[in-house]
Amino acid sequence: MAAKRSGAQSKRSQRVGVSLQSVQEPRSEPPLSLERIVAAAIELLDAQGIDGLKMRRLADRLGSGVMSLYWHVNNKEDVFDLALDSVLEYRGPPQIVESQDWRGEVVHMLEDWRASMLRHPWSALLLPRRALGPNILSRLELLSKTLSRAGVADADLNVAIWSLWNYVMGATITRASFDLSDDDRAAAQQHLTRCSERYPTIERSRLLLDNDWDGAFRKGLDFLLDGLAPRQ
Amino acid sequence: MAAKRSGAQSKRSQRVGVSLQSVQEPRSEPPLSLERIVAAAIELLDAQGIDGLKMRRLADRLGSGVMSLYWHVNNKEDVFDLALDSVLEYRGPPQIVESQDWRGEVVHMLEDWRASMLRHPWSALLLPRRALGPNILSRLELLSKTLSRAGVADADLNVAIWSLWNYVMGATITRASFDLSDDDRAAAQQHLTRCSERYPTIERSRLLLDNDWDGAFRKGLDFLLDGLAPRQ
DNA sequence: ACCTGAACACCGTTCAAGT
DNA sequence: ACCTGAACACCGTTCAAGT
Repeated sequence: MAAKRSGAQSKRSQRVGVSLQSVQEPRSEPPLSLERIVAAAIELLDAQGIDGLKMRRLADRLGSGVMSLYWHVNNKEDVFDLALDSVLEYRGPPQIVESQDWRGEVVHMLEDWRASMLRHPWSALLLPRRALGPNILSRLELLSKTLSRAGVADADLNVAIWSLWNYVMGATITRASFDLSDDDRAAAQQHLTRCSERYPTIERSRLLLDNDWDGAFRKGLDFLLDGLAPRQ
Repeated sequence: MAAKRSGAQSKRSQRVGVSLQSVQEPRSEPPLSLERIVAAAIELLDAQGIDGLKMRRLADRLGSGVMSLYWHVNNKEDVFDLALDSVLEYRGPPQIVESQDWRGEVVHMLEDWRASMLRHPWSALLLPRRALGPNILSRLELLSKTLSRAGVADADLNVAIWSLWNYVMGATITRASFDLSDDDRAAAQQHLTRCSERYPTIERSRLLLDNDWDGAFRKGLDFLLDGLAPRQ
């Protein structure tokens, strides 16, 4: 993934002598680094979306020439991969208690996963196309371990993981891409009303106006967990 | 969506007189039309993927200049929208019987949905970003109607629809984008094995090698339907 | 009504240098 | 080790015409 960087990231030189000067000229950019690039990429993606990330724009934000980026990164794909995995870091639950409440743990993990992605809506759209970075794998590992400890048989483990993964990804991607403005949503529903002879049922239930996404997510998740729960 | 086409699509002139000649020169392209453009776009997407669809390449395939496309279509987005909805047309179940087996119907509809998308893997990746075309809405309508007739209360209908939608979309998108070659999959699992101290559980369960996608899809779907089924 | 080529603005990346 | 500008290949689309 990351190209030819040496172990230079810990260099972060602390030349305290210039700190007063740098107050005067706060625009003197620190040197380029993978961390700065990834951070700027995330900002840019948050602000402008997937199509808004251009190498030149990224370089502008960092106060460097475009081609400087290419010393730290192989290509644009790299930037996407790094931004995505960076955003999915899991800061586990506060307590490390060996809880008995496996179901609560799983729900917490998956809701956190979804929340992390919704904080950066582009990440949900990006995930399917990208490699599984270390943070994603860690989340999968933790989920597996919890289910396994809860008593899910090894033979059922993969089905459980993939069912939950599919559901969470689907819910998050849908939510992230259907999160229209109120105007857009109203317009869509109105379009539906105009065609109400063709789509009477979804028009009546006002499907496109319903936006209790969190509640719907939680309910479907509960159904899945009911089914996946180990029998005793 | 579609730009300034007149009602010209039914023109399909049958000048039988030239039919013999056209055997001689089978490369004489028929005139451009929305249908031909969409069909060619689907072919191109099937062959080269999302990034492989370029306006110039599309024009080449159709034996026309690039800019000719723009008379039939507003822009590239249009091509995506049309190709996507075209691929999602639902040819319902053969019998129109008012079946009692609502659950079987729902499973059939959703498996067909998934199968249609997997036949054109780019469609799964494309769907989240696009508007809901008529074929997608028809599928949603049919699903709603079936669930409603089965006894799902109006208040629960939207949750049911969105849960199923989320699950199907997640499963399909995941399947479409994780459908690596055997080599790639083995390489990914090997990478996991190298880091097995960090990911012991998913390494042990060989998560990335598991490829009973259809079975896993079906099982998770059953769990959801168990939960969504109307109580009596 | 339908098609076209030239041209523009833009974008990712190669290359050959610079320090 | 790190950064740079010039240049290339490519791509979506505007425009002003053609028939």
